[in-house]
Amino acid sequence: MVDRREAERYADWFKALADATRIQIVTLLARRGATLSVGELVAAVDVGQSTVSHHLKALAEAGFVLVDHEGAYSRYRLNEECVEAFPSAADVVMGRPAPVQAGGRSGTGRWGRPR
Amino acid sequence: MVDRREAERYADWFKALADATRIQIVTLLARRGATLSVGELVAAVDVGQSTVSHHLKALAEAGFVLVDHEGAYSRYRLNEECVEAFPSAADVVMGRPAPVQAGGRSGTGRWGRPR
DNA sequence: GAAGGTTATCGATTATCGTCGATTACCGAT
DNA sequence: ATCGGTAATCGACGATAATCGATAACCTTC
Repeated sequence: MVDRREAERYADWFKALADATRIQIVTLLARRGATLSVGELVAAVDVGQSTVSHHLKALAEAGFVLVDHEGAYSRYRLNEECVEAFPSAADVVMGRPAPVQAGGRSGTGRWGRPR
Repeated sequence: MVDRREAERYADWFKALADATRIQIVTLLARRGATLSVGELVAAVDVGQSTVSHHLKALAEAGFVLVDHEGAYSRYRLNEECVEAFPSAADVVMGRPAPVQAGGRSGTGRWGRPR
């Protein structure tokens, strides 16, 4: 029980959000239903462009955000699967049985695993 | 919106769980309703005693665990407030309105703030 | 193809963190 | 007071990560 592999997987997800700038990026993407370009995010978070790009890469690898390349622009959006699955993962860590209720939290607490 | 202070607060909580050993400790404490001594945790997680003690301190500072000193032993337990509030915090970051339903997720998504 | 704008990558710096071993502090019993 | 067990602290080391500036890659338009 409390398998090390599973613990590492959860830790990776929390690690992806263990930074204030990344929290800002994710909540920005979440509260607008829409996509945001890198430039728009840079304008919102008070760190440099390369840093934002770096964080977006990390969030994408963790599976939290998805990217659409539109011409010269890269438009990022929240991975909607995480909206359901990530709080469910928090439930599991807190000892709550993984919810399986439709209309509530779904499934296994996982989403497409990091590429 | 997406205030930096709030983002840092959430980031601190996720940071406290951004490590596989700490995930193991928290889930162990969660799945047993009971308290566990440091020694019992050391036996369960494959790192040294000083490391477990270090992690417990971090988790306590973040508010995830509480400690009772019983004689020579220190018995740790999960802060039950987090069981409700932490997944709620995950909801907020994912853009969901903080749930306020009884029987569901409660309140502000906060618990006693880290000392 | 040259220019300008957008994003990704690179290299370096700095800070933080996980882990260990050793030591210290604390408690209970002898 | 001493001893054995338990937990916390200390000091160090290595690894990771956040950030920056500069550069490169890519696209669009002229």
